[in-house]
Amino acid sequence: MSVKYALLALLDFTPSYGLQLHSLMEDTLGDSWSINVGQVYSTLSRLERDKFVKRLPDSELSDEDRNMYAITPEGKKELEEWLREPLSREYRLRDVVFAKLVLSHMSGQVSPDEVLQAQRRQLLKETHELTQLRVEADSANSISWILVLESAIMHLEADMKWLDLCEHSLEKLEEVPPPVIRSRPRGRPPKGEK
Amino acid sequence: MSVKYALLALLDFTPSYGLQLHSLMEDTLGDSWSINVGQVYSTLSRLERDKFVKRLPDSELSDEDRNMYAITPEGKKELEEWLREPLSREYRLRDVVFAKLVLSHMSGQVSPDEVLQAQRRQLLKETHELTQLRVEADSANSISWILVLESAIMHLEADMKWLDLCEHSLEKLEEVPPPVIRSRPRGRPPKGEK
DNA sequence: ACAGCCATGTAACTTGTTACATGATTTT
DNA sequence: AAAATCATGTAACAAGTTACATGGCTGT
Repeated sequence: MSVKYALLALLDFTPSYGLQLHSLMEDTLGDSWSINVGQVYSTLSRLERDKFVKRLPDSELSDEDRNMYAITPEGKKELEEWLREPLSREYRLRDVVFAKLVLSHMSGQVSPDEVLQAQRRQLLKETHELTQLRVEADSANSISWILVLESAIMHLEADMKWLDLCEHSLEKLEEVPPPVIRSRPRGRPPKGEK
Repeated sequence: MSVKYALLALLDFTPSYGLQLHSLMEDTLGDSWSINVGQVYSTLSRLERDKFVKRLPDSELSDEDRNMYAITPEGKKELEEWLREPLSREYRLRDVVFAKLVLSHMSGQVSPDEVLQAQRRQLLKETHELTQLRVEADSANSISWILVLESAIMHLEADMKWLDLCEHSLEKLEEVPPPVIRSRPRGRPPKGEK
């Protein structure tokens, strides 16, 4: 979903061709957003289909035989809307680690405690790695990279605190009664029921 | 990716049929993980294709004409691996809000400051909503729901702190020189270059 | 009969992702 | 000629998502 808008923004900065967009993306968004080159082309073709970008005619091509693309007014509008619309963080409610804790309890193969400890080890490892990178970014004075790393580190800290909270609640979590299997009768429910 | 494992875990708890898995999923993982019913069936058919679940023969069906599924040993193995493998939080490096900040600067349509303020308003709103829900969950004594909400709230707080950090760096961010457009020559690069 | 839910499925679409094929160009 | 890189593209697949079609069953 974001690749589409990255390409639009870059084309709004300057018309380009496929490979150039690919390297521009790495230059501006950094390694973490790097994608497969092929995806640039498939995304471009979708954007062209939707009239958000247009292929420059050969007559305007000073640049040999590369396929130059430019953003259209419709594309600008689409981009602007995306930029103005704040991102909903609701998806955080769909936390995979939470799902693992619950599902491990359901299956019984692995105890929630094991899941929790494994995740904690992982977090420690990642925090350590990112802190290292953070130091390097500081010396390199790379402001974007610093911000990306800070964000990630802050979220890792939040994760860690949350795991502590989970650990305290583990007994309670395991006491949660298993869901009732209610094989509902078919057909229209009786009047009183909802 | 997680729906697959949710179904496996539920089938490891007890053999079920499609619709039952759907309601079991809501009962155990909550509304935030609720999915379209159709997805249960399409995921089940992939799981069957991969031999992770099997359809019980009619002879074993006490339950009329429903298609009962059960997990296979291969499925158990697949599930166990997923549960044991800690989740990498690396994807946090791919932060969409960060991308918006940078891309708004690139396109020039919307200022990074506007993006930032819009996001801050959104965060305040969501924090408020979740805090409300958190109070309700507390009275309902719903331990799972409490944990989900706590996690989300903690991450929202991290987001907020990060936005403050970004605001302080906005001038620096906007000073970042635009990327150089280097139209590289084709062909094999000269010996000295990499 | 029919309303309304149970139950299963499929078709269409989106985004992401990788692997591979194909030329063109230029240095070795 | 061979190697290496630029440049464009396609095929295939995974996973998510919605909309819709189709029966079956049972209160009203």
